[in-house]
Formats: sequence, structure tokens, C-alpha cells
Amino acid sequence: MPLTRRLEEYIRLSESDRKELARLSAQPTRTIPPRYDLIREGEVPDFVYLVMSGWGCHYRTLEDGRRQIVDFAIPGDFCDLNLFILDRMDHSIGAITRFKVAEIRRDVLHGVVTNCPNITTALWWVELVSKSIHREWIVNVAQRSAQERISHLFCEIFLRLESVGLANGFSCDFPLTQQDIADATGLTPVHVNRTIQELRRQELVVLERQRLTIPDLARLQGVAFFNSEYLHHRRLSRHTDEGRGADEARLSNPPIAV
Amino acid sequence: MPLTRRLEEYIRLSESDRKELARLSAQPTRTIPPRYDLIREGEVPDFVYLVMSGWGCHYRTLEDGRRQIVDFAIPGDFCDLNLFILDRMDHSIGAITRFKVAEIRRDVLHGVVTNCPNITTALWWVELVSKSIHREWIVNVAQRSAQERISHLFCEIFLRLESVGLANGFSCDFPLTQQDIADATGLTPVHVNRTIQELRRQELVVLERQRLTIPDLARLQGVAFFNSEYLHHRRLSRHTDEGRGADEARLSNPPIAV
DNA sequence: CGTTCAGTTGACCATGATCAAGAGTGGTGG
DNA sequence: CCACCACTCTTGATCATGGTCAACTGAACG
Repeated sequence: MPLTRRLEEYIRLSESDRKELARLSAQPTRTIPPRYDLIREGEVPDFVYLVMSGWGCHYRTLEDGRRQIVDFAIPGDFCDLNLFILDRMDHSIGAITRFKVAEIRRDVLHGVVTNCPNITTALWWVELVSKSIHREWIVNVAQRSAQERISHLFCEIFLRLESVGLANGFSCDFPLTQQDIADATGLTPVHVNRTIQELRRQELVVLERQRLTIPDLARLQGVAFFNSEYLHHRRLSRHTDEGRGADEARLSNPPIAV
Repeated sequence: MPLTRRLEEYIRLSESDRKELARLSAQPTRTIPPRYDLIREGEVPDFVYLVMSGWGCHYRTLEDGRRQIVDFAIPGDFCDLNLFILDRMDHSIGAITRFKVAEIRRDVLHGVVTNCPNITTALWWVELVSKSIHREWIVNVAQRSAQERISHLFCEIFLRLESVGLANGFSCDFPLTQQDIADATGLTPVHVNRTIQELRRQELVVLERQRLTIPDLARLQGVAFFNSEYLHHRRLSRHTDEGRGADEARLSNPPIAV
């Protein structure tokens, strides 16, 4: 299940943790058709949403219609853990594909969290990692060239999907249109098109029928100036050959219940 | 005191809350000279830092030397609340001016937080607002023109300083060099220079001797497509004439201790 | 009074935007 | 089964915002 895989990037889960998490995934679901919104800027969410399947995106719109995707939401992601604070949404969440989310009531989440301090810690992780991803996106759009930006996006998406078990080998689903990529990277669709053609010509990516293949991840990371630290994935040692010493040390930290 | 003013943007503080907050501000301090780092990418922080005076910045560097400021740290800000999670820093924090921070030990913060659920809620707010600011920065660098970006930065800084009591009337301190502004907006110093000259010519800002004056904030917000919602400042009604109804409703939400 | 650093100016360049038209592709209904 | 429509992708020509390089000014400080 993507959620448990996701949280296992950060902490060890006990059997009872898993049981509690299963309760979250068992909540009633809602399905959003492609290109519709789950929730809009200004609305007050009733639930915390947990992505079960499909892709969504977090985006902001300016008054004159410019639109910027600020993050993607893939299975195992929470959409608005901030429900704890209960305020208006400062951005919207839309569906890219058919998008199925579990609607978790406040009290249910609160129950899980009080039963399992472990899970509280894991949810903090999730929040902080998504903040770290925001930071990396700032760097991405502010400093990188078109080719670097798009390569970086490909690397991030591939590794995030892999981390929840949704990649096989060198490939993963990739339902984004070139317009979506443009909205996420601050480029125009025309330029995204030309840049992707260039990436294809250099055999850095294969992109066809909603499927992304990265024949040589290290090489793509190289051209993107991609440094995976910001994802804080424990299992990344798969890719970096760093060994497991540091990981084990991290996992031994006692969870802090706040 | 900036910290209490800051938290009062989000919640009502009781007398005992204030007393606990005073304990945080009374922790031992450390002073960083201008242009030195408080902490670097990859290091493991021993403390949560609370900014007492001066300005700092959060920044990331790419391997080839490109540098991007991803947020500023001003009095009343916490630098790395994520200490709860204890991992390596994924970015650095540097001093812009002489920069004084209180070093708060884990157990001290933990004590304050367990005594005052109110403050826990407030700290969640602080985290979520800074995440929201990250999102706005993504939009800023990805979608706005040079003039819009810089105007937007001016608006944000002015309102954030005002919210902690560090603006008087139309002015606030502004110790950033044009190089700093360039690093924060993803522009070159040369272009920042020309753009600021243009803003001056249009009498949108006065910028001299480390001091920023905004004669007509509404007008500057207009050219920047600045919408202050993302700052989640309760007291913004001062600027928007929105009245206080919604604010009062928000403040009446019971704080959630997580 | 020289050194340093921020700010300023000019000339030229390049990355990516804009505008416009056409080619594939997939889904829908007659 | 095919015709049509809509949407995404592709291509070309031209333009503009902002980058690069380099030199100069001015203020601050020892």
C-alpha cells in the first residue's frame, strides 16, 4: 500500500501502526474525474485527503489567469494535513487523472495519531518533506535552465513514484500533458515541447503513451543538477550506494510526540 | 516582543502562554556576524533557533555555485522547527545583518509545548504559513516578470515586518543588497538594479540607506499581483478593510493539541 | 587616502516567449 | 464503420525579457 511504503521511508512501523494506517485507507473515498478540482482556493476543507490512486496537483492562480502548479499529489500523499489548523485553503487541488482520495475525518485522524506516537512523527516527516520539495521547486524555477528544469521534474517524479512502489525498473506512469509540465516549470508549452524533443534526442528519456522511461537515471540527474537529499528518502541508498549506516542511525531516534 | 506579536497573528495568547513564550526568548543567544552562516546544509542542528534580532536567509546552493535564497528569517521567526524530526539540514541559513538567535534546546521547547497546547497550535501555524510562503515564492519566480517579482518581495517583507511590529508607517528596515534580491528572485544583480530604478521612477518605492518606504502599498500590491492571503495574517484587516467577522470566527476555533 | 564593496551604466547576446498554423490521436455519435 | 470534433503535440518565424561582460562611480572604513 502506497501509504505504508511512504511512511516507511521515514520510520519503522510496528504491526499496530500498520493496523492503524489501514484504518485510514479504509475511510470512505471520493473520486474526481480528470481535470476537475478536489478543492479550491478559499474553501474550508472538511477532511484530510489521502491519495489512494491517480495523480493530482496543487496549484495557485493569479488574477490575470497565470497558473502555477506548486506540487503534485501521488498515491500515499496527504493533501492538506494542515486541516489541524483549519483555515481557508490558500491554493487549489485538481485532478490530473482519475483521482481517488480517502476522506479522513478530523476525529479519525486524531484517534490514530493519539494511539500511535510513531505515526505522529511520520506525519511530521511528511509535512517537512513536502516543505523541502517546495524549496527545491523554488530553486528549480529560479535557477535552472529549461532542460535542467524538466529533467529535474522527471527525476523527482520517478523517485517519488518508486518510493511508493509505483515504478517498475526504469519506467513509471506519466500522465502529465506538456501543458501540465509547462505549468509546473514556469515555461511555455511550446518550449517544453522543444526541450523534451532535445532530451529524447540525447536519449535521456523515453516518453510515450503516458509512460516515462529513464534509461540512465544517474545521467539524467547529472544534467538536472539533481541531488536527491531533499526528498529525504531512506531507501535511496538503492540508487546512491551509500550503504545503510546513516539510515539505521536515523531510524533509532526515538519518536517525539508533540 | 516579535515572537508574541507573531503568534498573535494566529491565536489568542493567555497570560500563562505569554509567560512560557518569555522562557523561550530568555534562552541563551548566539550572534552571527553579517554574511556568516548559522548552519549549513548537511549539518545536524542541536537547537531550534528563534530569531531575536537582525535578518537571515535560508538558501540552497547548486554544485556549480548557483545560489537561491528560498526565504528570509526575521525577528519572531523560528529557523528550523523541524528539529523535532532531527535530520540533516537540506539547506543553509546565513546572516544578512548581525543576526542574533536564541538557541532553544529540544527539551525546553518540548516542555513549553506540553504545558501549552495553545502554543503547539501556534507553532503548527508558523510551520504551515512558512510552507505557504514557499508556495508563493514558487509562483513568484515561475510566473512573474522582474518588476512584479521585486515588487512582490517588497510587499511581503514590509507586511511580515509590520506584523511583528518592525515597520513604522510606510517604512521598514531593508538591509538587502541588490545581489541578495537577485538571489531571492532568480534575477541577475544588473537586472535587479535596472528594475529598481524603474520602480523608483514610478514612485512605487523609495529605497535608501537600508530603508524601504512604500508610499502607496495598495498600488505596489497592484503591480505585483500581490494577494496577502498566503501570509494568513489575522491583523491584515488593517490593510484590507475586510472587517473583523471572519477573524473572530477563526479565533474561536478550539486549538487542537497534536 | 587607498581599498573594498555596492550600485550604476552601456553594448551586445541568448534563452525562452509569442503567434500562428498544421499533424496526430482518441473519443463520440450518426 | 466512419466522420467529426477536440485536444495534444509539433513546427516555423519572429520577438522581448532578462543575461552577460566589462568598465566606472561613489560611499564606507581602516
